[in-house]
Amino acid sequence: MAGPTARSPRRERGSLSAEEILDAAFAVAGRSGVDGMGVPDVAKAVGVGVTSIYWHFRKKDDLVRSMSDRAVRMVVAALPPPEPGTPWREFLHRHFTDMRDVYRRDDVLADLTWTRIRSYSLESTHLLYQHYEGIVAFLVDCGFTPLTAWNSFSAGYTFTRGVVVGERIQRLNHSPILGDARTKLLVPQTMPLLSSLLESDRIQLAMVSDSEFEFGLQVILDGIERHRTERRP
Amino acid sequence: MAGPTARSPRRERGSLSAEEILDAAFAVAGRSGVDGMGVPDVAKAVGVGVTSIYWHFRKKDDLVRSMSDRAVRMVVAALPPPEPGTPWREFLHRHFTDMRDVYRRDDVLADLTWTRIRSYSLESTHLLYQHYEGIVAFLVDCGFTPLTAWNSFSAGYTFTRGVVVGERIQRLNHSPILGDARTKLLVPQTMPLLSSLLESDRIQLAMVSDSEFEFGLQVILDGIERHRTERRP
DNA sequence: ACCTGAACACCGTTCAAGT
DNA sequence: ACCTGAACACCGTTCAAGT
Repeated sequence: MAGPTARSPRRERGSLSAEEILDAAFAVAGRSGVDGMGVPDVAKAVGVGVTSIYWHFRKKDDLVRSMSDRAVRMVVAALPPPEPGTPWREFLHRHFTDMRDVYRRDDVLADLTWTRIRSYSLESTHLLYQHYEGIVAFLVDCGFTPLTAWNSFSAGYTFTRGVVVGERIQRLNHSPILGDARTKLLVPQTMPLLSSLLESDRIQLAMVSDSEFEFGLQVILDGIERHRTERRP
Repeated sequence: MAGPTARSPRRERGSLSAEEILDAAFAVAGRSGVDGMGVPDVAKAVGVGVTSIYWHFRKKDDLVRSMSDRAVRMVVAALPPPEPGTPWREFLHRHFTDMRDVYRRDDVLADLTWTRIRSYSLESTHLLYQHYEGIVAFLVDCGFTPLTAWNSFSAGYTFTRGVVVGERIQRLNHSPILGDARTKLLVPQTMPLLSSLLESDRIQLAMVSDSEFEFGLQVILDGIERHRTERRP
């Protein structure tokens, strides 16, 4: 009666699937971060003994790799492929804005694909590059050379990654840069320009705000446009 | 005689400094990565008992934070401030190229400031923003408005961070994308554009090569130039 | 004031069973 | 074939001393 709280009895064989474990792992990572996620936490979340996890995933590393696989699939699924006829500039702007939003909405995705050190399967890699191929093909249809198409996409992609990773790190840090204490980070006497920009709320010191992202993206799109027009008669 | 190898006897008091521990920590992190660095490893590298570390740093977190502080100082010291009279475009190009090189030369710096989850002290933050202030002031001298100066710098900075972090993650992953096996990552039948670009060695799938960095940087500088000229008569 | 070994809680992983 | 508790090595951290 007053014994330990009722442990769910032995699970029937076949009742525990890799997918169920992955679901729980994502839930745990959402709470504790991918770094903070322990195998015992996941086991508890599934309601199963720790060792049961190890039958489905031989190492924690395998589990994280599978999570990364799912993360790649989620990201690709969330980003619509280009519709023929869309102006290239409109598409790219939309694409990178969407990409940033997808990662911002779910930190686990960013951790798994951009700030953690596990890779994903060949299958996911194919999925990802198939997606890129579609975008490059779209840009070629718009008149880009294949090389310029790739490089242009790459520039926007890398910039967006920089913004997402920057913001993610700041948040993991509980960095004051993102909070109200950020005026304390400057020394007004020796940093008059930054201080006045910050006071008038026109910049954000972490360089990852909406306005800084938008400026960078526009500058990149402008640069791409210029690169294109100067190469064609 | 056949006993355990001679343990260095007790260290004299005052013989172990925080700096010495930091030196060892950087050495260990250089070998095992910041993630792989354990307090026992550091202690062994200094030739001291594990607990001795804890007198100088109350938690491993404090140690890593101090490492981050030093990393920020190293990065700032490695990047020369702008010389008045230099064309802005030349300076920014040089600055971001240098910045990428500094991080590429020492993975620990990138781990500590850009991919790990520890922040640094207020003092280091001041050092860093003092450096930014100098660059913004230089750009204002070149005719930028303060806001455009900040946003332009921010765009290049974020892009460069994206490249550095991208390359670092790939390397930590031992990703095949960086190696010779990278042709296997594509399916030629369904990815004709990427396949042919890759075969002619004109792109690198990870988007972090010299040529992709250079293209992105030029595109950003072009965009900045256009933004400036269109706003001025 | 500074350095140290013994000890503890916790995590990743393995083993030798259970059904 | 799948699930499980006991056990092990290892790491971060604390404690109660030593000099």
